[in-house]
Amino acid sequence: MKPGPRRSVSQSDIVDAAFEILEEKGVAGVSVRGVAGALGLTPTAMYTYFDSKNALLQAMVEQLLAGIATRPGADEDAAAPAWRERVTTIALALRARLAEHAGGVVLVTSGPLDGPNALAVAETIIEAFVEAGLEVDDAARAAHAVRAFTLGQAALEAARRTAPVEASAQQPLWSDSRHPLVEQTARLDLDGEGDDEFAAAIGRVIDGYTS
Amino acid sequence: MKPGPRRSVSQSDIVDAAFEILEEKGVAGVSVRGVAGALGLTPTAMYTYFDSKNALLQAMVEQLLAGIATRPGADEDAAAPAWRERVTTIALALRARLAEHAGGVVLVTSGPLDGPNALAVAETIIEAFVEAGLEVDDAARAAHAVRAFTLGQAALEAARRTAPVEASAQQPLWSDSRHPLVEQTARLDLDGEGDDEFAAAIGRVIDGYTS
DNA sequence: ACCTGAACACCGTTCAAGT
DNA sequence: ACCTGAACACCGTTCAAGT
Repeated sequence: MKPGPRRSVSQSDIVDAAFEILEEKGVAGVSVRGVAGALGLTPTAMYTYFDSKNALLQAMVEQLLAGIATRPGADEDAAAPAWRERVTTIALALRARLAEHAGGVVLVTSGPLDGPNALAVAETIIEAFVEAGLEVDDAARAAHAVRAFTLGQAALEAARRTAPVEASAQQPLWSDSRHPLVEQTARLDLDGEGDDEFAAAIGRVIDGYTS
Repeated sequence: MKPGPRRSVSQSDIVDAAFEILEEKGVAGVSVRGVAGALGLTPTAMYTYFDSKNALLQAMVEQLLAGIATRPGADEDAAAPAWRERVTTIALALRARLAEHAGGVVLVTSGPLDGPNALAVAETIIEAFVEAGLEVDDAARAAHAVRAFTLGQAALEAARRTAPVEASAQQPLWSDSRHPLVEQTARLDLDGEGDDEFAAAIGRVIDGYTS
């Protein structure tokens, strides 16, 4: 492919390549140069497609959030009210997407969540709480809580997954002070990837706003 | 200060200098070279104090979390039960600390939260829920929810505060699709820094676990 | 309009050498 | 033990130039 006035790749191709690198090397490994190289482009050519690295990251966030707000097919067999299942489904999907790629959380945290897919997620959750009978403002508060909780859960998971840092190899700064309750409940693995624990937790949060 | 076998600065000095830079330039601006320069050291000298940049960041997290778990003075005038006020106080303090420095959230998300101060925060919240009458496992779940929600709230705040990216200057990809509920409730500023809204929200989360 | 090549001002980290 | 200086393999971004 020699230089020419025709686009040799699409924005979508670039985002896809960036996600591939994100999966392999984490968020720190995503570089303009690296993505360009993976596509056979010069780093400078990237600036034809995105104004900056940050714009690329924002586009990645949008793709990460794509499809989360779409209502699942009429799956109305459940005993729980439709709105409740819808909120739970979205929260689970959001968490799954964030956990899917290493660094997904940092990505989402790195800029304002005001893309169309981000707004669609917010809108859909508020809608569900309105359907639950909440007044609009309270529905927004509840939806915000669900988003914050889900993001925080994903953040705690991601933080735990990062390199164990060789533990106390470096720091005898903190000695063996006791945290008995933390140790006793470590087996619950609340920072871990249990869907059931998370679904139950979201249920509690919903309860806090609707009962 | 010419070279010599005596330490010219302390680990604490380095962490302090790093926080100063964090405040000025955000998390991306914190570099080994920059911190070294601020202290009049060579970049390589830094590796005498910390094994890697990551070790420095972990030390910063610990300092960020310092003192949050210490019980506030006997402030028992409130109508609310002591445990409830204690949880709320810690959550508010945690959020305030995370919001204090730009990039505090990314910092905390960048590695496992297993330092002594991080564990002390977790332990203290579990303790409070045990005091509330919860069984230990449920107390751990409730404490986890409080931590996740607080972290997520701080993350949403931080995300919103980052450069507005000139809005739609770059992307006509998403046109003016409607998100009426989001727009209608934007004035609530739930991603904003209202202590009252946050305290109320934490109250709802606590309710979800204790009622 | 799309792309290249060279350049600028940065990174984290390692290694040999000095005191 | 603590520190320097040089070096390696990287960054994001800009700018002039080619087709």
